Amino acid sequence: MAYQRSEKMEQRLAANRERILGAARKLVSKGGLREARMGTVASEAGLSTGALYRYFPSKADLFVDVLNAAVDHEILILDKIVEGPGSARDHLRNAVASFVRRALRGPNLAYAFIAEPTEADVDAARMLCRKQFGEVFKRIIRTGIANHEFPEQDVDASAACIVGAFTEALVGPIAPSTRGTKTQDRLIDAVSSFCVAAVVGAGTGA
Amino acid sequence: MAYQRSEKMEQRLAANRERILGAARKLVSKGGLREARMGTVASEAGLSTGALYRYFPSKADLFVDVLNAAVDHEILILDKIVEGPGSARDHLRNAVASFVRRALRGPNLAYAFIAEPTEADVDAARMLCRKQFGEVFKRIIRTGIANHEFPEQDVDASAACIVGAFTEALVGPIAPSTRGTKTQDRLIDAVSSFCVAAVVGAGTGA
DNA sequence: CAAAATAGTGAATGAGGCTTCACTTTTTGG
DNA sequence: CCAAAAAGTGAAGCCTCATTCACTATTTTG
Repeated sequence: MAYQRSEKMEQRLAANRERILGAARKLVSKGGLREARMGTVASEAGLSTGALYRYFPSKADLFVDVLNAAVDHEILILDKIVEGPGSARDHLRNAVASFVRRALRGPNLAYAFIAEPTEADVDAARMLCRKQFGEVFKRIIRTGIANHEFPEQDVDASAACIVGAFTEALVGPIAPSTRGTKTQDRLIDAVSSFCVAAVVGAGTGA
Repeated sequence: MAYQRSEKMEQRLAANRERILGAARKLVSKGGLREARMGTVASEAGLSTGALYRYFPSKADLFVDVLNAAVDHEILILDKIVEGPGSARDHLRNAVASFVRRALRGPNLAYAFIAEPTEADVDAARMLCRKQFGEVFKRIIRTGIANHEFPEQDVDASAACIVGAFTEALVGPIAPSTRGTKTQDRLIDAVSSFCVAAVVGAGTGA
């Protein structure tokens, strides 16, 4: 007669699967994909490397699952906010705040996936460069605040947001595909308007 | 007598160095660090792999140089804008617009460095996730526009900017280090205010 | 309990790619 | 033109993992 898994066995396997996913999540949220070795995942989960391949066909598959699970969870929360009561402005504020709060709190990894580390040296250089860009914007904002052109605001945060905003608008998957100078001009305008409005209106809170 | 490089030789070496940097820049701006093989750089530059190591001690060094050169150039332009005439608002708008325009135009790589590709499958999943986040915000913005809470704006661009803004604020090097719940609360507030102000005030242009 | 099937092990395999090095070619100085 | 120095070559070395696989351990079935 064919082999049939007992209830207990079924559960143990499911538990193993969860432990693997958990270990993978933990590792990737620390050091990114590169540093999340299959061997490390395995031992963290209390299994051998070989065993992982009974649960996931490849490293890529494993980590895609990890990512999807994390993001599904996040999206669920955001959807709930959007469907709740309040104005669109409230929704927007709450959605952003909720995501940021959650990310700050734990080893939530949605964000670790976004900033993939590379080699240490190069990464350091990259950081420095982004910092340099940030400095330029901090300087602009500080001047504007001194002028009373802009309201008081967290200069570091605003500068970071600006750098992030135009970066993502350029390379992110949401970015409208930019063919033709017309589309490009429109994008340039949209992004710079976004940033200006944000800085000019920052503090227009609640 | 000691060997001494002739003028001509000196120039040829300098030219080689430039060709190497150029090749590296070109390759990295296409596929990121991962896909920029030393071998490919070499043949693109018309040299052998071994020769590269006479000019740069390692791959990391080479690409750090590439990155720094590109960014220095960019920063120079931004500084010029900041020092030029106009209000802080003008400076901000022009700085962002200038960067975006430049990035859209050419194989400028400052941005290729920021979004490091990994394995294809994982990358695809990551894209999808960011898209999902974008969708949530697009929906909010669309509703707000329909309500006349928000002005008309490029919904894709705004959503991309929002996702980029909070991502960078969380993980970027400009992000204020977040210890203590007080700092965290402040960051949450700053980032969400930034996004709200941007969307509420978008179109407040020129 | 014995046989069959599945689960788990971890060392060996293999691929990808940076770096090295023994050697060739070119440049320099006399 | 010759010898010394430098520059250039590219195949081999080496290291880092993901993946596999021959084997052991556990579970299921009769």
